[in-house]
Amino acid sequence: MELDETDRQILRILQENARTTFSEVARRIDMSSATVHDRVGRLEDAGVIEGYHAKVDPKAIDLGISAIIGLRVEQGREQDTLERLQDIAGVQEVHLTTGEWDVMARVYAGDADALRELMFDRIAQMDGFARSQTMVILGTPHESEELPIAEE
Amino acid sequence: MELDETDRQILRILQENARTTFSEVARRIDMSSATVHDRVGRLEDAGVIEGYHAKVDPKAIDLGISAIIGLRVEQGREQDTLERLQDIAGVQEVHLTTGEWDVMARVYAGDADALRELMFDRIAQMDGFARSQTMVILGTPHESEELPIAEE
DNA sequence: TCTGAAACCATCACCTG
DNA sequence: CAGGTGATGGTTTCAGA
Repeated sequence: MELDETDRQILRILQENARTTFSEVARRIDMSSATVHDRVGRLEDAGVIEGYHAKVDPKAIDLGISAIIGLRVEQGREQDTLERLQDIAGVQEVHLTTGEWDVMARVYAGDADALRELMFDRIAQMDGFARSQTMVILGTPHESEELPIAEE
Repeated sequence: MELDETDRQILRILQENARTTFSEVARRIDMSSATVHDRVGRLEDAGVIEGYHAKVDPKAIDLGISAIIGLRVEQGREQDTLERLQDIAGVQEVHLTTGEWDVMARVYAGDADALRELMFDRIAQMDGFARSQTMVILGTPHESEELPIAEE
């Protein structure tokens, strides 16, 4: 789908605040809310907008620790292993990567104990698991939910 | 802030779809929309809800490549280096980590050329930069925007 | 936490250039 | 065919209980 500058403006606004009303968006980009409604519908249907999500502070819901895990899996078992991995609660992201690790995963857990359990009792026990390295996140100085949207 | 089960239900709904109307939330949790309005306001004020963001498909906005970068920085220069790093366009997340790397960053770029430029001309040129390893993301079989919210 | 009411918004059928 | 108008029914928001 080809995005014009109007679509991009709409995306920038909704990336920044997904609850902005269509009529507010319309005001800002100087169009009618019917047009905004149309365009947003098309952006959703085309898969350009994949969803709208409230960002919740992990600490507030008792997720006190997070880590990035590099994983090596046995050759030929990738598919299998991945499916198991992404079904484990707390596994938030699973990426296939070049370099030292086959898979990089981002996980959340309640505390160090829960993280150890997640690692040793669940991830390390998966069929196809070869080895891993856990990088505990000590802090996140920067985390943006907004991608840079270039002008047309 | 202490969250009761009602707060948690509201958070689950808004994590899944941030544009759910308060009256729809109210229907689902069997309360009035005024109450939902009140509670969401309190959750926002307390910082439990940090924002609402449309998730945009990176490919649709010409961000064709993403990578995870492990970085080592010179001791004593961490603060400085971090500030520079997070101001570079395309740097989406910056985490301080234990283990092999001091910093793990998630970056987006238009294509391999742009990623190389980002790495060599911007990141590797930062004061305090020591060394890095780039793990190009070949695919993301799983990426959730929703944290698991345990029952009270 | 709710009720009620005014202002506001989403949505849609139907125009307009 | 993208964009606008106008009607209507739903939603937000706030005061007051």
